[in-house]
Amino acid sequence: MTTPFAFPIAVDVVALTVIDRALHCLVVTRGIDPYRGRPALPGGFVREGEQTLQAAERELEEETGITPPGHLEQLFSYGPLGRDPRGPVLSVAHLLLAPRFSPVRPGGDASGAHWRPVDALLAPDSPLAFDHATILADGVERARSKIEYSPLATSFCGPEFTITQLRTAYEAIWGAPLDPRNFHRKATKTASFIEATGRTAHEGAGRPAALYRLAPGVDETAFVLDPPLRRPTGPAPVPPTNPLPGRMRDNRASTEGEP
Amino acid sequence: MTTPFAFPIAVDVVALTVIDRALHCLVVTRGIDPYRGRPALPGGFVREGEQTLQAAERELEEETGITPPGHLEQLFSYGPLGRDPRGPVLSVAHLLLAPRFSPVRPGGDASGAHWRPVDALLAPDSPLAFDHATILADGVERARSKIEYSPLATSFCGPEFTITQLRTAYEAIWGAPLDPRNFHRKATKTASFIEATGRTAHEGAGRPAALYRLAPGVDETAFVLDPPLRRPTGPAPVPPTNPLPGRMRDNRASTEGEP
DNA sequence: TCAAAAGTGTTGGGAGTACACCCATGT
DNA sequence: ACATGGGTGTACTCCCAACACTTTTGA
Repeated sequence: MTTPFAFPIAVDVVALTVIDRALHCLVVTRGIDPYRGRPALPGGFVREGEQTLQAAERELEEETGITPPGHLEQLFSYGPLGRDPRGPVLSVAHLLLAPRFSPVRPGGDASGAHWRPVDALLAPDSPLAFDHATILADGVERARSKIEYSPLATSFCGPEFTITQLRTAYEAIWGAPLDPRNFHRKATKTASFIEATGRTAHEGAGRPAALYRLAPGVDETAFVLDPPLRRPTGPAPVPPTNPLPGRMRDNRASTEGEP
Repeated sequence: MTTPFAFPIAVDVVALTVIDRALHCLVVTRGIDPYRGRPALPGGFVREGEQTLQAAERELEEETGITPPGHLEQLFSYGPLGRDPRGPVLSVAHLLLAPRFSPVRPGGDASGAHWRPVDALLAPDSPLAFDHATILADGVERARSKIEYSPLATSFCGPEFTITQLRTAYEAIWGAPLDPRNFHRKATKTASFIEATGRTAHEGAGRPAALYRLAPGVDETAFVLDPPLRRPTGPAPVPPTNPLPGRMRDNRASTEGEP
């Protein structure tokens, strides 16, 4: 073969945040066909001269007005077959974890941009366009796993946060309550995780909480939590971060099946 | 934008196995430019009508004569910029862990196909073409992490294996010795991992070892090892499986940097 | 009988869970 | 005062690293 077949490459962004103790995902309302009017992950096609990560940042800004305030990383690639009615499209999905960044304004091909509870978007009758429910599920699973070993959950908080705020992020992502006392000890005692700023926060009643920040010189995605903070959920831990363990789905780009 | 820019999509395969207690990677000698004569990961371009996983399987067969006997999964995507002198190419890398499958014969665009020790391929002056040293490093790191939680290391062994063979696989991948007694207990006592076949293997001197197989109904990639088998290496565990934590490198498709 | 490899028992320390309890603040 | 949330102390359990020890084979 001399000239290889060329494919459009799409990028999609799973942007997660915590609102009211529940995990929310940023979705746009599609302004163009296919799936016009349906909710979808923000995203679009990679242009000439772009890396996929740059394209993800650009599409996020165009469609939602957000300049990534948190941590953006590649998630997984899907396709190119069977995921877009227009033809083969490879999608490189990305994951963004960030504090609730307020003014979301739609633009580009999007006629709306909103934070929606992840639970609703992952329901069996998910309204999401394309294979975006699959991508979202993979993104949530990756987030669940990554915060076990990395300080990435601090991305959900502002630059300074209380232990309770951090714990709330963990609880929202894992969907399980944690013991506040043990979490406090674990978070404050683990090296290379967080450090006290000396300041305190007064929120409502109760003793004011000490404020912390991410420990200096620590990459949010570095795997520094040793031993890790493991999620409580029973003896059979859900599959972890990586490219989807068991329960594979339809048109993901790779990994399983196809004899 | 109406018609999106289209890119060639490549697939590359990091095929790992254990030979003489050391981790080896399958590399081909490139028979065409660019990088003609240089070692490279087996791979090629995705054709119309293929999923990336299928393309990875096909290229592996064409260039090395191997039909994936182990477990093939998607690793990470790189590019499309700055990784091929011919122009932008997105590469979807895959990871294959398998027992040493013997007859490797070169074909397609490859003029040679050989197992090479991973250590040499990852040396600072790595001979690998393109960004394949980066991809290999990511693949090795993914393998190191995945065998902590999944029975995937059994992929390195045949259908039946002794505990010592399994331990040798772990030691080769992690690059660290393990206590045979403790490993034996851990491997045999962990539920949903391996089961005895009742047969024994007589290799050289010493008491014959019981033969085991992967527990029935267990997906090799399912994350069933709870608690996980954690690698010995000191208190600061190397980054894990996922898309590269900290130390990002040049032209990977995504995740970090690029303001 | 000895060497080599397989496999079991035992023990001390470290980490996690559960929960009692004290601290500091708003009302 | 009292409710509310922040933070510490402690007992119990489980896992694991370390290593002594037994079992089963080949030479």
